[in-house]
Amino acid sequence: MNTLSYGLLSLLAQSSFSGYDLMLRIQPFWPAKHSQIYPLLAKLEQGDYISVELVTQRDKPDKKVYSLTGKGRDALKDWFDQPTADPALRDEMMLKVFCMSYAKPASARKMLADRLAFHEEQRKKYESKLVELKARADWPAAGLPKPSHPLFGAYLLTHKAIMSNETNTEWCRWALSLLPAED
Amino acid sequence: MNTLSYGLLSLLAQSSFSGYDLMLRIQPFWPAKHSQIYPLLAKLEQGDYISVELVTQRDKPDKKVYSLTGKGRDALKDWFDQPTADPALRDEMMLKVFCMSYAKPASARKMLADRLAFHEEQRKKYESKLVELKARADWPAAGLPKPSHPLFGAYLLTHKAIMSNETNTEWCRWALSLLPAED
DNA sequence: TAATCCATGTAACGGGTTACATGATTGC
DNA sequence: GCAATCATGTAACCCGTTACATGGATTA
Repeated sequence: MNTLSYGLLSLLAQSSFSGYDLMLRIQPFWPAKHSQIYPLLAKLEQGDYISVELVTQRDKPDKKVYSLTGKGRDALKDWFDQPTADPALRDEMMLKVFCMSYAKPASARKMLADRLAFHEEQRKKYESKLVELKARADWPAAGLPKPSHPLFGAYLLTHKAIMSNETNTEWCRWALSLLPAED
Repeated sequence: MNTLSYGLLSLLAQSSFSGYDLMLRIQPFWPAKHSQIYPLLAKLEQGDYISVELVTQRDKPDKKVYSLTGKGRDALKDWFDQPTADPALRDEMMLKVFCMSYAKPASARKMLADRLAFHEEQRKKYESKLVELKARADWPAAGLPKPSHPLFGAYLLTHKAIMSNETNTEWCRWALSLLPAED
């Protein structure tokens, strides 16, 4: 049982999902390819943490829909009380910034501009996700969600993503402003 | 030549370092253990990207001090113009937050409080790093560093770290404020 | 008609962590 | 006396990415 396994169980605590769906939904929290997820789901099913149901579809390929079992729910609860690993950020750009004084100014500008665009796009993505979330949940528009609401965690995380992307956008703009002007 | 290799070359573009030193200094940008770094340095030396010098010490074990070669500097410049990979964040806490509504309130509070302490500590660490940087460099206290200064990149990155830790601290406080009060 | 989405899987490889191994010095 | 720091290395293992493999439906 590694972190990704618990991540999949976490998603299945919300509702049942296909492997493909789980793969898409776990990306913001724990990037993983389908080739890693499908075998893991098979193992979790063998270990009785999740159960499968084959769903045939007309216009789309058939799919396997996974659901959390009692044993899976117990494992999740135990995991929650275990110490949590520190976050690990790996960003090639930070390494490039470190030796930026040796790079061509045009390269540095492009790199930072690309990253700025990335974070602005991400911010927009998570802001529409927040609107979507508010529509799905039934907490008052002006009021705050309650910690017992199943979508409470998603609400917190979406805000976290928006805040992080805003800060990173701000940093990119500031860094760009320190570079020499074009031509 | 993977990303970690270029990261090591980036650090060596600043000044020469021992393997142990490089291991410590690369942590904020690209977490890696000594067991990954020592063999990589041997490969980089074989490939003529870096050169070694054995330095004997009295009160400490002997060390190998690595320096960037001309070939290494060229490789760094080529790398800078290659497209930069998107940042990858893996954070077990985010997975736990996702299914937080199913956890004991005390567990959730502890997890967020621990993370809050982590980010506050990190912020302090990088703030003293910034003071240290300003002392080492010779840019005016009130003025801004120039992009051509060798420590320009480190200055940008230290600010980035401070900004990120501040935002994360703020998020932890906000999340904690939404949880039910402790009796 | 080419690309993208949905949907699942395996195999090979490279990246990263844990454990094994050694050993002197310094501070509590 | 015990833990931490400095300093280097190897071996085994697990995690994660890339590539191989298939195939229908939709969309540009």
